[in-house]
Amino acid sequence: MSVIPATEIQRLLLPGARPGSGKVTVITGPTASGKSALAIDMALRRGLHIINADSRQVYHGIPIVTAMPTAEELAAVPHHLIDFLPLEAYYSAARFEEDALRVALGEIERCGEALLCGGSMMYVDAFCHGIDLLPEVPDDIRRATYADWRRHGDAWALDQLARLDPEYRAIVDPANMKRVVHALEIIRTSGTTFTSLRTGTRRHRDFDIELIWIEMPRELLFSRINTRVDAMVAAGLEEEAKSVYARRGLNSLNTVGLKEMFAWFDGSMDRATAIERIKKNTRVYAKKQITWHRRRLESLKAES
RNA sequence: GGGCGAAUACCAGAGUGGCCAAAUGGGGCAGACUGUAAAUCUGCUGGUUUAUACCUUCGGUGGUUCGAAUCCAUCUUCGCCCA
Repeated sequence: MSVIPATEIQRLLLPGARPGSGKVTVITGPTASGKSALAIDMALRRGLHIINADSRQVYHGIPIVTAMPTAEELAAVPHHLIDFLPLEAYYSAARFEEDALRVALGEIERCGEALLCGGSMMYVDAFCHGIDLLPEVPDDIRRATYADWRRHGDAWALDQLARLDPEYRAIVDPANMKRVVHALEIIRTSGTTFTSLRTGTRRHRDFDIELIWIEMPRELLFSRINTRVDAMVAAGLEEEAKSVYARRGLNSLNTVGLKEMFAWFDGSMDRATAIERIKKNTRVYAKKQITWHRRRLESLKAES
């Protein structure tokens, strides 16, 4: 339950726009760094609830891969935004911002502060300083845009974007077609350019935010990842993966720990390799989280 | 004891006279990122603070050649085959 020594807890205070509007503690860090344990400990001591900020723990049906808190932990500390969506549900950083903000304000009203915990850096940032309001793309437009791209190819999509939103075309990574197609979806939905909607303004919350980052030596973190993956397997990861295998195309299941299991079920990888891949991909994920946070620190420094 | 084959960068593995610091994959490292983000994408990976540049690499040593990872000799190690 307690955080491993050698671990460093970094605290960053983002002062609220209106002093006295309460405080939200945001616990984040790379995967397997002990965020949940720290949050539960803090919640118990202060009588808080925990607002989940993990993009996969929001879904119901995949508790093992997502390392969701145990039943006892959930019973001991009320959790929000966890285990509440069907796997086929659409969810996003923007929706999370809205949901988390609503719950956090409720918590502040209840006890003066709120506690958020999770490793989805984009979600955490969306909560801390917001994300532009974009229209939500209707399913039919999403499907049609995707189909057009599949039929006509990358060059066509890039050309469309150049025509409809040259400004965004100039800055988007032309190799990252997912972003190109998304821009087209937004343009089709909104009838205006993606650029005009993407203002990048950072909102300031009324409440204070204390951002807690768990910094852990790489070597220790990686060994914790390895033992955690083994523990997941022991806890029934395979059965869990099998139970959702039929729906493997869902975004919610495009998740480290499941996609490797699916590859094994498909026969493209043996079991031992799949488990090794899970460990490796989890390390890569942790590194991406660390990189994100590094950049976050730099931009915060530049801001002040 | 005899015959054959193999030795290449962190690993696997191409390359078989110049276009080779050496394909490709894995692993590692670094980065981008305003919407399904545990996603998606990118760069680097012998050394030299920059490099269309130089230096050191392809088991060891010695040769052949204007030029060798590539050819020859020999040594070492490892596989396989015959005794």
